[in-house]
Amino acid sequence: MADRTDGVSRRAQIIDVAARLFEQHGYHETTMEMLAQEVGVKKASLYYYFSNKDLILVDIHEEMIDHLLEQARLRDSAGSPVDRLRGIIADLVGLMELFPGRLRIFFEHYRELPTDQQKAIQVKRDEYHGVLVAALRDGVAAGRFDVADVELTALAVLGMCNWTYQWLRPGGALSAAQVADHFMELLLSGIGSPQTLRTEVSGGALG
Amino acid sequence: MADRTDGVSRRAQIIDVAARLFEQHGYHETTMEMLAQEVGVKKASLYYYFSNKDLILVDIHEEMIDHLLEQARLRDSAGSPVDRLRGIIADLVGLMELFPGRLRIFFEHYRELPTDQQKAIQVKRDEYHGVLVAALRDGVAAGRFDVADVELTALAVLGMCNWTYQWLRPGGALSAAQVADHFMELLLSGIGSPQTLRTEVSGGALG
DNA sequence: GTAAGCCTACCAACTGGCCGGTAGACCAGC
DNA sequence: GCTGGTCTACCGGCCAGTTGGTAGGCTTAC
Repeated sequence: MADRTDGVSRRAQIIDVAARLFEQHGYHETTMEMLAQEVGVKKASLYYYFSNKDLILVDIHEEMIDHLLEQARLRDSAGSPVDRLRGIIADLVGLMELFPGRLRIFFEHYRELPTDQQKAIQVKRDEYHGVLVAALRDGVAAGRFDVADVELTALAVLGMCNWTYQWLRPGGALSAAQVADHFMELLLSGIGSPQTLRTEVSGGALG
Repeated sequence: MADRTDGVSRRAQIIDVAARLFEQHGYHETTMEMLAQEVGVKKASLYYYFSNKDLILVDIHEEMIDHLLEQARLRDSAGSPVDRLRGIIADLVGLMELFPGRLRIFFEHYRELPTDQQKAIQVKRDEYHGVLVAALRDGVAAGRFDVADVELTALAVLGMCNWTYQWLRPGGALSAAQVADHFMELLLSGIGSPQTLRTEVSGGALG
């Protein structure tokens, strides 16, 4: 009855199914029994591949952040600051299409990781943050960006992009690429009309 | 040994402590036993105030969204679109100082609410979204904003502001008001230098 | 034969929740 | 000023159900 599969693909299948279930029901609401049933295997068999439930979560996290960092390292070395920023935004928003159903896990179940892995992931997240900050800083140095506070701007960009996991759905009205384009345009130009910019910003409250 | 308190304040105390514990350990990792101990009461007594665990979560959510909506309704009726937008951003970012430790619960434990309450909260969230969209739309009509896609821009603003729950800490280097100011400035002016705006946007890829 | 892959059967521990009961404050009637 | 009734606030003790996890054995492929 049960299909035999080699160990590698079964393991990948477990992660895939787990990610889907975690996304649907949350990590804690998903029992190993549910997971086993969905995979088409008995619960005990899962422990042949993962010695405990947490490690499945760890795997999902590592897969995501490693992918992201790999992309980031490519972006980091070449191209103009503007293109690098555009690339980072496209990558971040693109996650929704590349890892449907995993992003929520990545953002919302980070704190349920074992402490050690939490730290390891954090280091990689910080590295990613650094890539974004570097792009902004280089852009400022090259006269391409006007940014008052690079760190804060980076956090704003991350927020804008990462928040898409709350509302962007693959196959919806907008593609990730469209959203990324719009965000880039928004970020570069702002939304103030010339009239507003004259009255609000030059004479505004900002020091 | 146990202090007598009138029902109202004990109830509020339970919500307070629960919010703190949920924030620290997550909803599921927080047991009624832990909560009771922290409140200084036996577990059974909690059920005198809340007939089940979920209802504590519901209360926390309602408190937050009701507060937010109340603010929003005030902003909605008066002032220029620019001021309304500024107000909304200040309100959203200000939540981190007003409800320290509750925001994470609000964003990350929404899906663990009972279905009925989930819908009720969603309705209010949608209303809030509508207030933001209206401010943007009115601003466009008044020639104050240049916005290609009002809905998408609203989501970008929400992302930027809401994401602060991930990094902004009360008592940190930046106050919520400062962050809100910076975000408003960023949103109005963008980060593109005049040079960049000439080359990237007018002749850019955006249709 | 041996090892990877999977299963049956089981369990210890935990957790939300319930039930019956108690202490004390307050009130009414006599 | 005593009695009985009622209400709030709280607790000890208990339990049904669930869950992650384990021990050990069968089977199929090579």
